[in-house]
Amino acid sequence: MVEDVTRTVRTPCLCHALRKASRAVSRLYDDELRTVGLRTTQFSLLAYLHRTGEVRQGDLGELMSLEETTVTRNVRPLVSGGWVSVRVGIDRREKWVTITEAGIAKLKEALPAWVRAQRKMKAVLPEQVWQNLLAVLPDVAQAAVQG
Amino acid sequence: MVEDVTRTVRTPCLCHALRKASRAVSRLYDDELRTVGLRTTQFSLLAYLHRTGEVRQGDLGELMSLEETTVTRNVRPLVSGGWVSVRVGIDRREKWVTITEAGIAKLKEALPAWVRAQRKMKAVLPEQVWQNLLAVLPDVAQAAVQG
DNA sequence: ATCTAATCCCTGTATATACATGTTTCATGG
DNA sequence: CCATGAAACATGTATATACAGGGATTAGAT
Repeated sequence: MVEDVTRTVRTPCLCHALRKASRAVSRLYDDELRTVGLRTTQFSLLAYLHRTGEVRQGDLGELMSLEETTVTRNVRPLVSGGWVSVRVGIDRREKWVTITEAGIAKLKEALPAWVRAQRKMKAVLPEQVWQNLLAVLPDVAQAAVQG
Repeated sequence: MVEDVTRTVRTPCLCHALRKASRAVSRLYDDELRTVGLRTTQFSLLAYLHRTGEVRQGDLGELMSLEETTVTRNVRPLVSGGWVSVRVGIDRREKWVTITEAGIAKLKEALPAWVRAQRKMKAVLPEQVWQNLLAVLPDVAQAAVQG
């Protein structure tokens, strides 16, 4: 019976593999970003908002595979920092999110830290693996949403 | 200046890619595991403890790329559920963690849910991608810890 | 114009995660 | 044997994440 469980579970769990790698890599990026007082999630949000311009809060979640309710909360520290501003839409149910000038400055300030982290990871992974991951991971996220 | 930031950030961020995929995949696994009242993290811990037998709490963290302080807290709901027990070591600073009989039963109960999730993901990913991820992700975690 | 259902977001609650710091216990040099 | 530092874990605090359920607003049918 015990052996039964063991045998089945021996197949590696994709979810666990992803989460474990996520934790380890996040710590490395956070180590660098800490020097400018940002976390990787916050950096990603700023970078994303900078690219897209003003976005509806719900769409932000969809595009980052984040629950709406999580977006609400993730945006909060950014608003507190003055890096992001939120306004009510014409449709007053909607919230529209924008990066502020201060946010753009912060993003610029954080860029070298992010580059260092990115370089570190690139340096310790075979080029093939690096390229492959960047190509494949978005599809994995997509597939899981469909799933 | 704005273009400057945009250009640099256009390179995909490995950390963001991993976290995004993690979230999406975790939701899929959690959807299944919810039917038996477990989360993917809890399932992974149980599965791990089942494989290894009694472990020192600190080692558990190391092997799962979890901070010690996070292990302390992740173990809590499992102890509350009666699926895991903790005892003080001969060296009284140490905590030794074991899966209980109830924990093994729970793991067995959860197995079909996990298999469903696993199959779902396998079904929506090319075989090559699936194999490659399972092979590569542990190395990524390892590399990040070294990094 | 009104009623109903859908949309969009928020709050409550719980887990997950990590860092800074604190506490207890052990090991080790003197 | 004692002092000091290291080891192992816990707590305080903050963010990240998600589900269940709730409130406000709008769209659509009648």
